[in-house]
Amino acid sequence: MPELPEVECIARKLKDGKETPSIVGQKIVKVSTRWPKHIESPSITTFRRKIRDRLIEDVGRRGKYLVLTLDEGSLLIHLRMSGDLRVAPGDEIRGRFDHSVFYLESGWQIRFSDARKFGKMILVENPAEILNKLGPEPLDPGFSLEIFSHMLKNKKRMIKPLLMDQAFLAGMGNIYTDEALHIAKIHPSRKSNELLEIQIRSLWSAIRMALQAGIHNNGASIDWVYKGGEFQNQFRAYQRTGQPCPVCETPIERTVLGQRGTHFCPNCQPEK
DNA sequence: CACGAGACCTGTTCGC
DNA sequence: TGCGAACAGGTCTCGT
Repeated sequence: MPELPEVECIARKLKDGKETPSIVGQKIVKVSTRWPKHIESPSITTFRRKIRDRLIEDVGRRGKYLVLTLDEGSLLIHLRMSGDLRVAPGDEIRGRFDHSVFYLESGWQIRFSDARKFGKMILVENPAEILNKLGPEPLDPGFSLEIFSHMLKNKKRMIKPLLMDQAFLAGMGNIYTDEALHIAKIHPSRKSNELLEIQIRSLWSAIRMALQAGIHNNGASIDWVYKGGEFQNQFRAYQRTGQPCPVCETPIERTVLGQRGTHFCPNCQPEK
């Protein structure tokens, strides 16, 4: 579930206080986990001690990381493939996949649900030491066409795996990459340095278009893990193998690139 | 540097 | 109905 738009929506939900109280301004009294590997660093013991009595001052997102700014340090949470974060009342029955739980002083809890157990949490003094390794934010106003164009020309890689490389560009995952390439009419295996200027411009705008659409639809829900999002009803290519391309009706094809299922229209997105 | 394979995990869905 | 295979939103590490 979680690529940039989903993580953005989760961050907003944790903060806005509409359905459940905002976690901003709340104090963490304790953390408990059934899956210690959720805690990447520091050690479990140190993590437990340091997280105690921390005040949550803000919630945001950078790339696919949720960033909780605390009164001392920051908590970075990466949801990976199947993670979700939500606020629940303390008396709500713990879900099957709620492997880690933060207890808040108010009695509410932050539940980290994670069926595949790939998620990770990091508690750091300075979040920049982790987040600086990420590429630019595609929705940042400073992410200009000129910058993107230079970035692409400096690499000689297949465009899809490149867009998904978090050190190159932050936040793109399998769904939004397939969607953006379809909008831009670019074959996923085209080399980044061989794209025409006009294709670069289309791609630059398509990336933002796809991500914005995702955010406006509360993200994409696909399987049993995530609920709430509606973007899955607007997929143009992703997971639409054999179904007609919304532009030209040619059946969407599936292949594998960078070990990821890849969906494209062979007519709109010619290989050469 | 670019790229593929294997790990890490578990749940659902598909094909026979 | 049962059972193994394929597939799933991500990323890291290693070998070529």
